[in-house]
Amino acid sequence: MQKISVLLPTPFSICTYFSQEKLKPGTFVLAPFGRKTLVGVVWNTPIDHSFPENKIKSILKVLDIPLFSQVNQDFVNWVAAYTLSEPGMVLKMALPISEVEKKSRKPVVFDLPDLAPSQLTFSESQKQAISFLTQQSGFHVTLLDGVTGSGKTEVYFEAIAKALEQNHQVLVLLPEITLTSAWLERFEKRFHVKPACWHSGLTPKMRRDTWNAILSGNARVIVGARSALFLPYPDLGLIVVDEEHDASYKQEDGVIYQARDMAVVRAHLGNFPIILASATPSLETFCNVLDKRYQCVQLPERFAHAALPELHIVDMRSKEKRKGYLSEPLVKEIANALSQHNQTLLFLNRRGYAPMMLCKACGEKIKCPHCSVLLTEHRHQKIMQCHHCGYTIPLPKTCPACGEKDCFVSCGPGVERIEEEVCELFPQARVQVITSDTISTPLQFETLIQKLLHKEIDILIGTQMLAKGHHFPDLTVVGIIDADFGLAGGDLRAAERTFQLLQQVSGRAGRAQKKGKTYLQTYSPENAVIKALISGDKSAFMNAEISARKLLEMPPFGRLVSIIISGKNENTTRKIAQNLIQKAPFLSGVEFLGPVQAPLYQLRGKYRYRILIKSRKNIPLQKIIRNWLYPIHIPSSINLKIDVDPYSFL
DNA sequence: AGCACGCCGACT
DNA sequence: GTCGGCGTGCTC
Repeated sequence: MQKISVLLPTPFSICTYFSQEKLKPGTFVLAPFGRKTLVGVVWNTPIDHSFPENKIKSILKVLDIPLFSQVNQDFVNWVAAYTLSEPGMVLKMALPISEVEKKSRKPVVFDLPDLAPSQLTFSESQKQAISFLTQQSGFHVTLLDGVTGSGKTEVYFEAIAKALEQNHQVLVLLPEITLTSAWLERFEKRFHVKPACWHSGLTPKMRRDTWNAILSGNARVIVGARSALFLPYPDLGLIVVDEEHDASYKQEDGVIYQARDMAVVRAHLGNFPIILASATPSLETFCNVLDKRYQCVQLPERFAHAALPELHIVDMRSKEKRKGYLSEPLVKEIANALSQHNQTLLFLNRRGYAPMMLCKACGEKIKCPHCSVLLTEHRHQKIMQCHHCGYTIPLPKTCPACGEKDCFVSCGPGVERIEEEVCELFPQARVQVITSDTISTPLQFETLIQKLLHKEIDILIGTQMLAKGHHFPDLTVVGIIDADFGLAGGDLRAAERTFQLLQQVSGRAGRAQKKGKTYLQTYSPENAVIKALISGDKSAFMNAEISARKLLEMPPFGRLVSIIISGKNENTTRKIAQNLIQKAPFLSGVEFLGPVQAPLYQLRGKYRYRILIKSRKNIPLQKIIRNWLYPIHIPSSINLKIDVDPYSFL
């Protein structure tokens, strides 16, 4: 009998167990924990001899599966230290199954990819990119910069083929929604097999089989959303992060991490190359290229003569141009497109009918009782709903504040309202709305894409979901209903995201044969982002954004950590937050700001305060924060959410 | 994070 | 008199 340290998928530090035999770090074991049995991993940590022996239990079983490799162990430790979360919670992401044991009677088999040379003919620049990417060995980060249609997928497929030839596994990360059959078809066309897929929609059996196939090395190529990064690859040799700028790589709850950045770390620990692909690289990646930390390969557009869409700015302050929420020039252009059997895409990042209902008698607005936001009117469903906590009430008939009847007016546009306006203007058009309310599964999304390609839809109205991945040859008009929306809210990356979104959306509009037009409706045409868009100068925008962030020492030129302190009791929460800041150390180059009420002061019935820690670049912030917080007792009724490198400031 | 224990309001 | 709300505490 001897003591061993075991890491369990719980928010606790490493636990001590008894074991019959000495076990290597990385061994998967079954251990009793509370009244449950958990899968854990023997961890290379000194035994905690202070833990009372009478409480130590024995492990139940040593699992007869390959070890959780040293690199994977290092990765768990690294991510936990960086994100200031418990190693157990990081491990949990590597074991997304509770029953590793259960053996499938007929396990799913992942066939070996066909590594015969590609049948495709590559352009000269593609050939150069391929030779650059396939000559690398060891840790290298390369930005593969190329628009949709430049053939960048086929280029990184060749890098994948090379890693596979060397008997390594390959991981491809895609933004959540992009894992569509279009990508899979291209993959099959090149490799003549299906890759192993990892996403939230897998059945338990499929999950277990895929996990086992990854651990045993039987799955060679794994494609998935950000969570696939933590799976127990025994011999990963290449990672591709497609659409690296995509905001969905940032995990916002549980262990908060940026999958693109953690993928770079994983490649570094495993000493292999990583490819970041994008047509609109993030500012962070762009800076890393400028600083020569990352290399860059550019793919020019294949159709050099392709006309870029014309960009028209519509100043919505001018009354003549405004008719409802669609401006007159945009309406004209939609009519024009309809008459020529072309398609239109209208963008608005607001679900529902109207974001506000206002009592015209007393000015009362309908608020969520649990969150610091207004309820959104959903006219189709005849409800008012909170988009943060889901709180729902029927449409109000009388004003709760002044008692007036039928006094509410809907203010501002949502996609439903745009739909209504479009249907009134063009009753003959086939209109489709796409939001998370109407599309929830990849299959529905796929069906919609097919309908668009087969021209069964004339006008598509929707949110972000539409921005990426596809090219529609008959799409000639893109309307951005409210280009200012993304610019408000004090979000550090708002300008950048709006710029990327607009660039990508504009890129949807027809190329080569049909010239596209983009209409951008704005109330602030003098805004720097809008101006940069008009000029169409990507590098001018990036440079302006870089100097703005440099000046303020904001990321990537400085570091940020956001801490949200939340609790049901307003007073206690505030006092804990104040107490934390009082105990903050005084260090040069580090500022502890706050506490302030978070922009979303109330969320799901909890009060929220925020402390923001801002530091110069080369300061070990995690260590400072650990030393600061570790000795402070936080009552269990108060929750701390630590976000290293925050994207959202709500 | 779960999950059970434990102490105070609206129901058959 | 119970059912059940969620506040508090424990897990090697």
